[in-house]
Amino acid sequence: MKRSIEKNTCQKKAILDFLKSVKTHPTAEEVYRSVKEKLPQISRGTVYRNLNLLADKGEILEIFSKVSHYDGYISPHAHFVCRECDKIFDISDVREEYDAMNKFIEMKGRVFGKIQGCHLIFYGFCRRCKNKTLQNKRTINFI
Amino acid sequence: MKRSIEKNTCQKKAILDFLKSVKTHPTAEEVYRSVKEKLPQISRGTVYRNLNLLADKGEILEIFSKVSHYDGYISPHAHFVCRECDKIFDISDVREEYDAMNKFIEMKGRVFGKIQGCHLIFYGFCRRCKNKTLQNKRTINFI
DNA sequence: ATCGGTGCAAATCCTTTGCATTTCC
DNA sequence: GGAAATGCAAAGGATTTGCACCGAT
Repeated sequence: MKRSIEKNTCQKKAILDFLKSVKTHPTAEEVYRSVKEKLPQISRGTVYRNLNLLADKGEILEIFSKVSHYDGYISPHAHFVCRECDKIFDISDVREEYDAMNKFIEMKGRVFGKIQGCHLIFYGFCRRCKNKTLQNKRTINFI
Repeated sequence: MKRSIEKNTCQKKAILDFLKSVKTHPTAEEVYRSVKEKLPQISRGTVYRNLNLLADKGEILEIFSKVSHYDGYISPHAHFVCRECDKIFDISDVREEYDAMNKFIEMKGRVFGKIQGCHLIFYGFCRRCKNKTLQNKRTINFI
């Protein structure tokens, strides 16, 4: 039950600042490359360790896909993930849906241990990839 | 635009049958171990290839997490993922929420290329893990 | 002074792939 | 017969980790 005291390092700050400054959803590698421009000595290990730390604390979001993407924007919004190019797009106007989720979470909270939040992810093909591949894979499903 | 003719192999059938027969959400490795009991000669490569194939066709679902889990149950339902032990639980009574999503998808369909479906995943700590770790990580967030 | 954080490189884990062979249509 | 799928083993890629050193409190 011991809790260690967290230190503020310039690496951690740079990573968080970077994620808050972009509207994209970078991978760990992309975070590494960008932050390295400001802090050339930074290592991948440090980036991964800090991304996990920040995600655990909820200061950033981890979006699971083929590779993890990270998001510094943590207000309620949904994502659209292209199954072909793995790009992620924001969907912001889902406030009503999330209000419904909130009620659901209150109802269900005690069934599971602790519900912290939810991810709403739409899958499909972005406009660029649509024509390329849709003929091979057509699926409509919801989980 | 050519489309190859798919063959029915006993490996593919065994993998699909197994996923349809369980109520859990096995990883590729777990699928491999279970199917290997029926088909001792099967290889991991074959399991991975078939899981990707089946997911592309929408006959099973791939649930992204730290490692991918697979689900043979493809009716509308949501998932609860424990951030500590990575276990996945079904949430079935979300029909209303999904009807709302359906309307949303119709509205938004043309903005993106093609929306095929959505995943609704609740994150948190299951009852077993709740007491162990909640004191270190507390986050309420929605995306 | 302490102990958490860092950088580095090696290790690990999950997944994909090349290739020779087998299987299905 | 010929394309597609398999099994194997090696490769690939993402992420984690051990360790010695550094730096924030």
